[in-house]
Amino acid sequence: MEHDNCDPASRPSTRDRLITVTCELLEFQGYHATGLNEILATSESPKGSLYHHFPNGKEELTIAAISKVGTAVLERIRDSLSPENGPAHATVPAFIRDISMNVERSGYRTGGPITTVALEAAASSKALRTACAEIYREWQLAVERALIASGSNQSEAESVATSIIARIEGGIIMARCERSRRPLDAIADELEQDLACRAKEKQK
Amino acid sequence: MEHDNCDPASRPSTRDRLITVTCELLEFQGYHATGLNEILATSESPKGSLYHHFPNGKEELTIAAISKVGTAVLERIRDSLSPENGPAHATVPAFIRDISMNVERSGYRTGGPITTVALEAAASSKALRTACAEIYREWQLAVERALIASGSNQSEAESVATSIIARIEGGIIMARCERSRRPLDAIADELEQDLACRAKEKQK
DNA sequence: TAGTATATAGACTGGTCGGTCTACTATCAA
DNA sequence: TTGATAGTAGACCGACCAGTCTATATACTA
Repeated sequence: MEHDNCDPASRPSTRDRLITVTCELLEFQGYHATGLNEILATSESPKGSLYHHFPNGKEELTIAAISKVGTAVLERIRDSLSPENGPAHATVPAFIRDISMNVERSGYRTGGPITTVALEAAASSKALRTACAEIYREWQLAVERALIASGSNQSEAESVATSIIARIEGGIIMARCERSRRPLDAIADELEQDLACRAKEKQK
Repeated sequence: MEHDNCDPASRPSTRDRLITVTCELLEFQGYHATGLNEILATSESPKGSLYHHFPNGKEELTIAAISKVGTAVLERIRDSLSPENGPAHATVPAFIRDISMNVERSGYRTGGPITTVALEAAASSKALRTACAEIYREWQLAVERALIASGSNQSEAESVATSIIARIEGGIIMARCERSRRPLDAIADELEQDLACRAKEKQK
């Protein structure tokens, strides 16, 4: 029952390779377009190992993969929006511009690591759907905390945080379609004004 | 070369049935999860007719389908945000609450008719990707016009309109995952304050 | 009526899908 | 050395995939 990395000097364990490769392929192409054989070939693992580590097959492997990227993104959110980096009305737009840069750098092939899965699987798999919902919730709560630390009240922070996550998800979709940073950069600009306006309002 | 509806008293033409059914299935399950055989069975059309009307197969049929729903949504946007219904800072939140209601009413199975396709196909099909980008652009322009009619300047209208479309797309994804109106309603609330704040700012 | 384009009909193909199955190897404890 | 468990290996399965093909029916025109 050893699920962590193996000897750090050698290649990662089969289990870790499977998860890592699945993360990447899901982000590029989504759930149904990513075949188990492709995952197997890319990670150089035999099919027997996959069903040894993930007895419930594709669904279980996918949940492991999106949980991993979900947590990684959560940590990026916490780091970027940490109060020591400044007030939320500065850190949030900067965070979105950073995402914009990364999406561009990937040739508009990545971004929104769980979005495609969320939409594709929402219909067919309850387990996948709730896994995605939980990740979105964690992200939202992290943003919420940053807003509260910058002076928002609970109720405002909740709706604004939800709206920020939604803006990012939607902006990534538009940017990938358009193959342009424009949508994400426009959202960063708009959000900067929005948050500034709210902060100013509060001073009165 | 007759592409419109046939005799209104009888059932729609094969071509129209194919497009309509494809729209629905794509919205429920996405591109790769929707098989041609399923489309054929649901619309009660033989395969020969599909390749007669859409020689390029699934891709061409999908483009026809998303163009249709894209245009239908565009008209809904124009109607809802028409200046005679009031200022944008009232009509836009109302529009989002209306979407929220429809998503709930569908059992959280529909909403964001082109989002899934946009993400799934962005990687593999340039034609589909640009078709989605064009639809997003049309939606954005319609919102932009409504904002300008309510007193925004061009530059602000563009970024705010982009951000509104993104919020809606992202909010629908979150609502479908969570099976709750909460995300979309929170976005409507947040947007209401955001637009009100901007309007107040402008008075000064 | 004959001829032509349009449209319907579905059998069929090669390929891929997710998943099962058996066999083999490595590790470690008794 | 033996036995049990964890892990690797890949052949194999039925189901389904998008797309091709030939045959036929229908509608309109010459």
